Formats: sequence, C-alpha cells, structure tokens
Amino acid sequence: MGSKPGSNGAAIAELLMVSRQLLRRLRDEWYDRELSWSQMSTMSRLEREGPATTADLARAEAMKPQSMGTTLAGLEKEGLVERRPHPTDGRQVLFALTGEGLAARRRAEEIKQAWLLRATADLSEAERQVLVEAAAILSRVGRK
Amino acid sequence: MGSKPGSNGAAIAELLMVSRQLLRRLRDEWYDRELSWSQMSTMSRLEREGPATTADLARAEAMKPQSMGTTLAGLEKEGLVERRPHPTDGRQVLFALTGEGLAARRRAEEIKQAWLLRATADLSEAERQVLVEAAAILSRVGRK
DNA sequence: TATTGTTATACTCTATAACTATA
DNA sequence: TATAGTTATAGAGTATAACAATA
Repeated sequence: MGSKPGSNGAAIAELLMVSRQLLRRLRDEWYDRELSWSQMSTMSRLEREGPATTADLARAEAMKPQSMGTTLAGLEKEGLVERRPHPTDGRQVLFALTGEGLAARRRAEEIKQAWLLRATADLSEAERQVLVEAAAILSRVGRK
Repeated sequence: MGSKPGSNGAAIAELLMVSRQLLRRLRDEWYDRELSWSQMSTMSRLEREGPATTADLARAEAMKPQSMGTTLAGLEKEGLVERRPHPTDGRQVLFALTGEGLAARRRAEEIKQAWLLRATADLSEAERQVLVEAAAILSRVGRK
C-alpha cells in the first residue's frame, strides 16, 4: 500500500472524509432516527462513565460547553437524561441517563450497528478486523 | 481484541463517532481554513477525476444535488472552480478546478495533513499503518 | 476574581419543495 | 414526460458573546 513519505497524513485525512460521507448516508437511510449523533455519543458516554457535568461532557466530545448545553437540553426535554445537584458544588449540575434514555440509546445503537454491518458485509473478515482495530486506535487518539 | 458477536458493528460505529470528534477539533485548531470539508472533498475529486457535473459529484459525495450546488457555488464565487458547457447535453454543466483552485486545495491539504500527523504522532508505526489501511477499506465502502 | 452554566444570536452544512430549461 | 440545474426556505449542529449564580 501507499508508503510515499507524507502519504500517511493523506490516508488518515481520507479516513475522516469518508467517515463524513458514511455518516450522511447512515443518517439518510436511518428513517426512525430520533437522536442526533451528538446526543447518541453523549448518551453512550453517560452509560459508560456515569453522571457527568456539562463541562466534562463538552471536553470529552471536543465541543464548547454551550453546544453541549443544547445537546443535553434536547435529551432532557425528551426525558432521556435528568439533572442531579452536585453534592458539594452548587454551580455544577450532574446529568444522568434515565431508564428511558438507556432504552432509547440501545434501540438507536442497534439500528446504527445493523446498518454498518450491512454496509461492510462484503468485506473480508481480515478487512473488517482492520476497521475494528482502527476504531480502537482512533478512539484512543480522540480521547487525548 | 473484541470478538463478541456483534461487536464489529459497535467498533465501526465508534470509528464514525470518533471521526466526528476529530473533525471538530481539526476544524477548531485549523485557523486559516478557507474551505469547508465538503468543498475540500469535492475539489479532491475534481483533481483526481477531472471535470464533473453537479449530479455526478452529489452522488459521489452521498449528498443531494441541491446541496452540492451550494458547495459548488461557494467554490465558484472564490474562483476555485469554473463552469464548462457540456459538449452534447445543454442541460448539464461541467465543473472543473481552476489553477487557483488547485493551489488552494493543496495548501489546505497540507495544513490538514500536518495536523493529523501531529495528532497521531505518538502512535506506533504499526498502529498508524492500521489507520492507513482502514482509510483505504472505508474509502472503498464509501464509494458504493 | 474565576468557574459553571444559561440565554440570545448567528453561521455552516445539508435537506425539501417549487421552478426553469433542455432532452 | 424525465432529467439537470437553480432558487427559496428550513432544520440540525455548533459557535461566539453576554449574563447570572456560585465558589
């Protein structure tokens, strides 16, 4: 495969560009969608890591606190997350998944994964494994 | 790594979610940016494949023709692409990169790639190679 | 004075709908 | 009648700026 100097950067750039394209298709073809990508990603995080503040979540998702505020407001209006007072700091607000939020997230996640499995159905097992490993690596990059 | 049944879909989904996050950071930290992702992606395609119609480009980028029209209008206003009449079909319009468009694209591409190389600097060579291969595979998935 | 969160506003990207021109 | 493109409008997602409350 490409081993020209500098071509790694180009390939990774291509990875991001293609991801945008797949996200557009996934959104288009996912008719029953009730959650935005940011909402899904935020709910995943709340499920994995437990209650968190707006600022924490914004940092983790690499977005501004105000934007995360909007994301959480949407979830709260639908009853998918709820507020809890911070035990010691009156300024902070902890957000937690509700039972309904957990259910909605799992429903959405299943649909999304089914679509992705279909989209990658004609790949070899080895190729699919490369995608799985890439996901783990990129996820580590994204966390920093 | 994860080999539970169904975990492939989850991992690939994670790949897309992390890509969104990296795209946000890349856009935030890329101060001199003069082009949108869609504009860059479209110009790449015009450079690789030569002049194309709105409809062709829309299909290739998995977006609606009207949306591609907006993308191209922005590029045209900046003098980065130009129109050419279709030789046989008076309805169609071919768009082609201008010299300035080519230069702008290469400038932007360099900045983007430099950022990505920095972001992945602490990965091992093997890990980086996985990302490179994943890009090639996903790109193939995206083209279908 | 610094930090957390909220409210108001605007910008970017993409979509849907209605229209024009050519085939 | 079908297809390529344009114009108008709207929505989602995110940003910036100004503000309020608490530390």
